[in-house]
Amino acid sequence: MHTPKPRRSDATKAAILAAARRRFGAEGYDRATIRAIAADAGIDPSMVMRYFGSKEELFATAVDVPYRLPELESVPPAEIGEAVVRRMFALWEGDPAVLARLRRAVNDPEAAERMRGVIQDEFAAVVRAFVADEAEVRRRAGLVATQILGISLCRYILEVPDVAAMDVEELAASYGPTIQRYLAEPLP
Amino acid sequence: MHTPKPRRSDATKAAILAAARRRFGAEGYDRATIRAIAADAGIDPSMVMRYFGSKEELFATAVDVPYRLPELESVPPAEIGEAVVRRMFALWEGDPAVLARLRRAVNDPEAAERMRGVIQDEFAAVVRAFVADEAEVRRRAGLVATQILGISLCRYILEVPDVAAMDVEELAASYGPTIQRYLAEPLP
DNA sequence: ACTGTTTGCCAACGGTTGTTGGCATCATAG
DNA sequence: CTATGATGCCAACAACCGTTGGCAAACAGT
Repeated sequence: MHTPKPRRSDATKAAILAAARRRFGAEGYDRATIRAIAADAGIDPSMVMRYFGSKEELFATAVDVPYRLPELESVPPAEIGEAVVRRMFALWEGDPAVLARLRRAVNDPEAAERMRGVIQDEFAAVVRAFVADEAEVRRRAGLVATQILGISLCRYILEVPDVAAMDVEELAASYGPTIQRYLAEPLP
Repeated sequence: MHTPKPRRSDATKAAILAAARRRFGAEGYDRATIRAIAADAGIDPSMVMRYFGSKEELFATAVDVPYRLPELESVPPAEIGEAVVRRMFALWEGDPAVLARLRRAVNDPEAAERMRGVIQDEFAAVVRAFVADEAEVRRRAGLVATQILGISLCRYILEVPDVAAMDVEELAASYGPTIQRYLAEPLP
C-alpha cells in the first residue's frame, strides 16, 4: 500500500471541498451555487465539474464523513443522557458537513430518507443498549431524535440566541435529563 | 361596514391561495414554483402575478394566519406541559401555513429572523405565566422551542415513522412532561 | 529541447424561473 | 345592443443555474 504520487491539483481539490462544506452548511444544497463555491476557492466553475463530475457528486464527497457516535460503554448508566448530548454536539460543532446533511434533508425527500436511515441505525444503536424490544427501540430513538435535531435546528439554523449562546456543557446539563428519560424511563 | 361586491375572480384567488399553501408547505418557498401552483389551481401563471403582485407577496398572503396560542389560564398547573403540546399541534395539524413558515425559516435568513421573533413573543408569553425574571423567560422559551420545533421537524418534514404515526394525544403524553420541566422545574 | 499530459479559463448551451405585455373572451352596466 | 372593464391565455424576456467543449499555458518525462 503506497500513497499515489501527489498531484498539483490536490490543493485545488482541497480548496473546493473546504468551500463546498462551508457553503453547503451555511446556505444549503440549492442556494449554494457551483459558481459561488468556485469563487470562494479562487478558481473557475468548470474546474469543479472536472474534478468532481457534478454538483451532486461534489456534495456527496464533501459530506462523506463517518457519523459514528463514540462508544458509551464506559459511561455510568445514570449519566448516559448527558454523555449522549455531549458527544453528539461535539460532532456537530466539529464539522459543518453534518449541518449540510440536515439542511438537505429538509429540502430533498431523498435526503430525508437517508436521514431517517441514520436515525433508525445510529440513534437506535444507542438505545439498544437499554432496551430489548425492537419496536420500543425505534420509538425511543424517535423521541431522542426530536430533541437532538430540535436543538440543532434552533442552534445552527434558526440561531435562536439563548440556544446558540450555550456551550456544549450547558447543552448537556439542560438537555441531558430529557435524553435520559427518553432512553431509559418508562413510556406512557 | 358592508361587504364589497363579490367578484368572479374571488374563486380563482381562493384556488391559488389553497394551492400555494399546499405547495409552500410541502416543498418550501424555493421549490414551490409559481407555474406549479398555477397548474394546481387550473389557471395561467400570469394570473398569480396579476392578483398577488409577486411570489413574495403571494407567500406573505398565503401564510398570513394569526398564530395565537389559546389561553391556558383554565388549565391546572400540573397539566400545562401536556396542554401546550396539545394546543400547539392542534395548530400545526390544522394549517399547512405554519409548516410553510418553518420551511422558509430554514432556508431564508430573513424568515429565520421572523421565526426568532415568534419564539421570543408567542413562546415567551406562555412561559411568562410561570416565571418573573425576563432572562429566565427567554431561556426557558428557547428550551421549549427546541423540543416543539424538533417534533415538527421530525414529524412533518423528515417524516420519521414513529414520530409521524402518533396522534396529538400521544404527542401530549410523550412530550408533555418534557415541556412541563422546561416551563416550571428548576434549571441547572 | 520536444512531446504529451495536466491545470486552468473562457464562452456558450439548454433548461428553469419569476415576471411582463399584449390580445382574445366574457360579463355586466347603461 | 353596445361599450367598458374584468378575466384569462399565450409568448416572450431577462436572469440564473448546472454543465460542456475547446483552447492557452504550465508542467513532467524522455
